Amino acid sequence: MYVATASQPADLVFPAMNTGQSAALPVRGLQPEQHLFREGDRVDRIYRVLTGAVRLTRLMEDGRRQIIAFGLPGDVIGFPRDAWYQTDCEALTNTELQPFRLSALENGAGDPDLHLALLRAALREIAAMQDHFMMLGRKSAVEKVASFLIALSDRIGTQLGQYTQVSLSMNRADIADFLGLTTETVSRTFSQFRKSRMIALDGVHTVIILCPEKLQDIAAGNRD
Amino acid sequence: MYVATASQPADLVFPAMNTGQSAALPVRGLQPEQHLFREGDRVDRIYRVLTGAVRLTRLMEDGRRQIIAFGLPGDVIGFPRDAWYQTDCEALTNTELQPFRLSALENGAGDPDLHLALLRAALREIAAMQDHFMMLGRKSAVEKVASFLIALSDRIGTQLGQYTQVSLSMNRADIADFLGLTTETVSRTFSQFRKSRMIALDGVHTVIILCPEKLQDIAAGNRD
DNA sequence: CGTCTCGTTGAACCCCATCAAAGCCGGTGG
DNA sequence: CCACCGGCTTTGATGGGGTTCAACGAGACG
Repeated sequence: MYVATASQPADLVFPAMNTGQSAALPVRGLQPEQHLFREGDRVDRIYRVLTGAVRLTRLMEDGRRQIIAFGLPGDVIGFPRDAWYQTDCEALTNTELQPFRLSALENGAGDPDLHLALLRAALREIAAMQDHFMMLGRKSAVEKVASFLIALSDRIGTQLGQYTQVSLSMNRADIADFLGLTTETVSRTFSQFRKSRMIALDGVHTVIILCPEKLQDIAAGNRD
Repeated sequence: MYVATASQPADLVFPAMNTGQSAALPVRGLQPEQHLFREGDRVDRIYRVLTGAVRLTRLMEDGRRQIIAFGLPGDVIGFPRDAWYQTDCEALTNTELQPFRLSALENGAGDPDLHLALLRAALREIAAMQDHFMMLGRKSAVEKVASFLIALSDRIGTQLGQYTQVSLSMNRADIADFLGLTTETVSRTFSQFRKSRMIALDGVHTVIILCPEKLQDIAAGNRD
């Protein structure tokens, strides 16, 4: 999941998935906390998230953690640095993934449609990361959290009456490590948004967006 | 330029450049401050930096700026989001670039070697951005500046007796906007490194790395 | 030599991290 | 069924790293 990147319908992006042109690999399932791969593992597959959510993380020796991305339905994960995975990847919830051979990305493996789809996924990833840069480098805490909620709302929000509801598959620490903040700051910012009636919480993992316009403005830096 | 990503010899990465298999486009030259493209321009070419340096920047409405990357010799720039450039790109110094048709990335355009080289450049870009994330989100100011100097030293450092010399083609504000800091903090950190004899300055744009080990340790967070 | 831009240094402030403690579940076992 | 436990979340108090505002210095260029 990258901020400000709306997903596209999967059947447009992945035509080969539907026509069955390529020898399909069986869908891979993951339990919460289960690793799909770890930093330094040799790459043999890349994956498209079908359902659920994963997190891609990198660690420093002293334990500092940065979440590079959340992999949500439609995202492609596992792009290699040379021949190795460069992040850890673990499931946040029950997750299903469609594996692809690395050769499908590198030379098409006889399926030009799939090849182009994977290439475009890589380009979307580059584009999405660039938005994330601006957020990490130049936005304040409230702007970061507002951006995050808007992006999640666009990706996995569901309509609930006139409002949009977002079910958070990650905890506060994950959000903090994604945004370059601490859990305390994330929590305080949620509380602040709640008190100013921009969001409501239904349990800690469900956010209801009450005023997306205000959140959007804050995310873009147009107000405090 | 991305932190901690060493360039590879250009003739390995771009075999097609040497064999002349593809209909080569003429080299493009840029003066300092001259734009190669702007955010929102339609993509028709992607480019490999041959000499010089460019900066890729994104702006917020209120003027806040984030430098996504410095394009140094060997880097490929201009990867599109759909059909549009997603950053501004302008030259820092006199710069020469090798243009490629977008089709060379998308379908190979009859040159499989070039196709694979551009794809790998895109994957390297993803890998390099992930290092940058850790730096922006989780490193302190001194760690950021140390990381930056080490990365620049690896990419464009020249030997000067027993020391490595780095010629900075960007100014302090560019460095600050790359690292998510202010010019004042960058300047103070340079001074701090100079006082502790880790670097020396020969004019404001030339850094001599006196103690790469210490800098490396600081960059990795192993000391203060 | 004057001017202008960029870089450096200083002082004060503030946002967010840090440290600490209480609250809130969800799960487990008595 | 309920009491207890443990992890996650929230809230509070305090401090510090980096920003902000300001002034000075230093090259570059005419």
